[in-house]
Amino acid sequence: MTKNLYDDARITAVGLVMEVYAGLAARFAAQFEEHGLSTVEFEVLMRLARSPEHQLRMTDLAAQTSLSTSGVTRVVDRMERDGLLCRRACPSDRRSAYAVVTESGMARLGETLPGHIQLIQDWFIGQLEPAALESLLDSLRVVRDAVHPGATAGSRGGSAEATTPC
Amino acid sequence: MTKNLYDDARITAVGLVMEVYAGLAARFAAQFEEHGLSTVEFEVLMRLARSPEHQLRMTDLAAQTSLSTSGVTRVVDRMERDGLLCRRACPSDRRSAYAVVTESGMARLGETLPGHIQLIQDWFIGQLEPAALESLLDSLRVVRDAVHPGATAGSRGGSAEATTPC
DNA sequence: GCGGGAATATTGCTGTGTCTATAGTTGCTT
DNA sequence: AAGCAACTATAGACACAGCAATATTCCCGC
Repeated sequence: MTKNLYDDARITAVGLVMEVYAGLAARFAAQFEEHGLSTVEFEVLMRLARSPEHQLRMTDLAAQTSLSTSGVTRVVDRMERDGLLCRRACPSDRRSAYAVVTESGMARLGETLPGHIQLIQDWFIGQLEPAALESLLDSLRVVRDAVHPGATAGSRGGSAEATTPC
Repeated sequence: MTKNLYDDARITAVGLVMEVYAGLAARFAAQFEEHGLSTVEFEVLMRLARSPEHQLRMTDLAAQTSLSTSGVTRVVDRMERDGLLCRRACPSDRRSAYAVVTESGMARLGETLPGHIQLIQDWFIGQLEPAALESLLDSLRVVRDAVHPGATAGSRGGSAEATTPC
């Protein structure tokens, strides 16, 4: 009757987080693909669209996503080839380059976003009572602040994103 | 004063889940690496260790992890090369092959697991009041059951894992 | 028994990401 | 002003995972 070491309840708790993440990620990826986007491409588009003038330096973009700077170079390569983004030289620092969203990129995001939000509503927000949802978000915030992956973006910090003037 | 479309609160809620996942995953990966394991290798080791006789058919292993069957073939290749696993022919079905954990593999898992559980305690379980934790897990279960990535493993279904007799 | 369809694992090909090295640029120090 | 360290983006080499194709084996109907 010795309790199996590998059935520890704490592990199943994390497994739960992983399952939820994997499930949501899979649903999202499928919906992105309907619009010809990968998950990272959507993420890049979102980050840029939320930034002033729809542009960001390559380094900053890397810092705000899950990618390395090389990874950003390659994603921007693809998206530039597809006409979603374009590079722009930084006038004040010739080392830097901006990635800026094109009209086509904004249009693509605009047609992808409503379905995405609907998915969130269907599979996440809509599944819970308002009180339970609020409680869930509070708890997640606590864990997020503790685990601190690098403080990617404030919870609702507004526009004080410390983007270098350049 | 038009509310920016891209600041929708529902999106930030999902962003929270993603951040928590990414943070935990990064912490875990770093700790696994201390013991010479990748995240998927740890996952494989766990799944096998929890299975009867510490073995599973390649297909079943793929179904229980986030990998395709090709992926399992390659991971098992690496782990077999490292002495953590070995393949065993299935006596009743010559198409199938078992992946079974070696003594060395169990030892590796045994030395990795305590630190892993400690990490979970430090950054996840220990961050929350017992009531908040219970509430969080309940909510996550609701979402998990809704999003259903394929019902990888019952929440605490016990041993009725429907492993084919073979 | 035996022939066709399903199942199983593996392999080649491709896509994508990281790590390391490299080249160009900037600003500070002397 | 020349040297030097830090920063920025990119390119090459590698690792890893998925998809499609392949070979073998099983099972079911005849």
